[in-house]
Amino acid sequence: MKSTIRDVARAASVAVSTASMALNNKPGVSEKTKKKVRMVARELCYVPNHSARSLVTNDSKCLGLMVPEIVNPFYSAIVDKMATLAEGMGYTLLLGISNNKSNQEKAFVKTFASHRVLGVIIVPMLCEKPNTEHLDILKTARIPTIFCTDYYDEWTNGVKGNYSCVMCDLEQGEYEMIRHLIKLGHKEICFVSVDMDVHFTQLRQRGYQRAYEQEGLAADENRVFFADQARFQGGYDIADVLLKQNPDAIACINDIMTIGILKRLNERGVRIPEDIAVAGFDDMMFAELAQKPISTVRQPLQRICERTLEMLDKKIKKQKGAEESGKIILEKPELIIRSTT
Amino acid sequence: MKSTIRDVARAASVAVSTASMALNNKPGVSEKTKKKVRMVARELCYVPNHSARSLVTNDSKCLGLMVPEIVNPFYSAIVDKMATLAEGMGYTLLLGISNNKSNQEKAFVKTFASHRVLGVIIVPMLCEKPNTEHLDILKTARIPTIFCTDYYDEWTNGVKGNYSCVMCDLEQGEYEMIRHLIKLGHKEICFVSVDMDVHFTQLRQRGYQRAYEQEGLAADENRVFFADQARFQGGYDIADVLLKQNPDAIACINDIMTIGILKRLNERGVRIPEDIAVAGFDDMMFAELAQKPISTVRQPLQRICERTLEMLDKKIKKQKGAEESGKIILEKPELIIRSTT
DNA sequence: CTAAAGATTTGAAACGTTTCGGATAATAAT
DNA sequence: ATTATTATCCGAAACGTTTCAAATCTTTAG
Repeated sequence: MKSTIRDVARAASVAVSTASMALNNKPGVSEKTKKKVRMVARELCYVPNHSARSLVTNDSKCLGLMVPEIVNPFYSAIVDKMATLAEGMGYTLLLGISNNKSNQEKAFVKTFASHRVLGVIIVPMLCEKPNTEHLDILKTARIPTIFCTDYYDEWTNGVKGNYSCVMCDLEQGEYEMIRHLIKLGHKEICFVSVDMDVHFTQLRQRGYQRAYEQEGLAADENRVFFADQARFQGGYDIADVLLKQNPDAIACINDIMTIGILKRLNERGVRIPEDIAVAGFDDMMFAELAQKPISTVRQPLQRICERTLEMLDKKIKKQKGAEESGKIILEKPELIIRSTT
Repeated sequence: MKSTIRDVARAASVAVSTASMALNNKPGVSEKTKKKVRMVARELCYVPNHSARSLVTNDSKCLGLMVPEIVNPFYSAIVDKMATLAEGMGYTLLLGISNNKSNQEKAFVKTFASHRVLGVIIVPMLCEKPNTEHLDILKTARIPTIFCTDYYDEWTNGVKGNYSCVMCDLEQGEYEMIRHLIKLGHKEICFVSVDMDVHFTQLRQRGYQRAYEQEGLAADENRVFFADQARFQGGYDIADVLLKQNPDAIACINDIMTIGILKRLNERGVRIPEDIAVAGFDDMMFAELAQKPISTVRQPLQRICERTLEMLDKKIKKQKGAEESGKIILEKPELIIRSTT
């Protein structure tokens, strides 16, 4: 049914090996036969069988990309960039969407391994006690792995292995945003986070604290709040609590909660930013399109993705024992000032 | 380095074929050896090589999913649902993101073919003159293919082949929305589309017209408008033009443009829905989260994805010549009435 | 205790490629 | 014309599985 290289060879009256070399444009075969083989191949609609090739060359040309979700625009942006970058580098991406489930993550990693991906990129999910079985699989299979966007804290201690990570300097980002608010004259800045002991959350909070400390004043613990969920509703729900503190500014951990907060603030008739300035984080698409475009800090996703792939590629290429141990690369965030501050 | 089934067999002092049957839980091998082989396999961290298996069984267990974009929440929702459904059916998804480029689409289809995917799902891109080379590839490779969400008009005529499609009844959706507006007492309903001769756009417009015709009054051609782009800015820009027509309602072709329109209307001080009612289409996540939650029509994506996979699976399973010719399955849309109408 | 039947295991072929040492043909040097 | 050199081409092995007919071992029946 589907034509093989054998069919092509026969039709071009040439040996299988010659056909192979011709199609792969290897030296050692005359231009004339190359042309002929290629023509025949096109006529027969020959499509090389990736499995067969991968089997013999031991080169799948595939990368695994593991993300926690895909509907979330933050992650879909990453997938988008990774896909185009990987394609440009000649890799085919295998996508795993774990839906924040550890067992799914594990299942996908197994699929990756079985497809003999050359490397995998993990965009870790938000989770208090991350299950790391999938990492063990990757480790024993010796598959080069890089974290992107965040890592699990315990791993830095080398407990679980020495993985590298490329991510935004979240602490610095929040720090700069708070500095910006302070410079604008705000004193009573509330920080709203989420009620989960997650790594990337802690980093932002540290930035908040550092900004205050630099002013010589300790960050008031009473001014940090924890929403139930890092979603629209979480922001909406906590807005009333925030108002009781009479803040003159609110810095929120992400844009989507910020939208929730703004909605409630608007309902309560508070003017933004005259009464209260509000800042988000991440610079999601809707941050710009919101009723009142929100000030936020942008993670340089393009650069993060580029460097992630670059590092992974290097690891794959040399594969020498010299595994760079747990290097963490921080990319500069960018302050985006719009209308809410 | 990586252990093969040969290693497992040796370590379990058993033939390769026995090991294979044991690991695949085939009948004809004793429980005792099965247990032993499995244990050894776990110890050696054996992961079956998908390429080798795929090669001999001629069953890649892979499906190709082709989407035009991924950052667009409409498409990422589809990818999300497809991924989980496919996984449940034992398929691995290969994702192709064409970024609305025909040549990319073609390249991905080639990759699909080379991976010997069992079937492919195409979510077509919005394009006036769709290039269909990738379809030819699929056709000659005899790869079962289904369109999802939309199809290109010319294909229904059987010009290019007989592909099936599962999609929302867009005409009916727009029809119902306009009926709803009419029932609310609106007479001067503007329809805003985009300046592109795209199939799914036409369907909605037909729904608009049909609703008017049912009232005995012809749809006023002066009341349909074409924005430059089907994006936020397109909506924003055309809002001023709309206002000149003094409409009492606006029905827009999608939610994101609707957000743009609302933003401009808000700036111009028109009250929604008292002065003008506004309706969107698609029910994107942000439709609900908008400053004023917008009324819209929801495409039943879950069902659409389910049926798409179901049909594809059937095609794959029987593969008999009885290829159902160009069947188009329309799923019922759902009217979501919120605060803008 | 032996033959038949059934259960279990084995060996080899096959899948579609690439690779590589060797064979052949073409060209150059003598 | 003969040999040396080079440019092409070929055949066979290998990659890691599954499958299936044949071989071996166990059990049952006689």
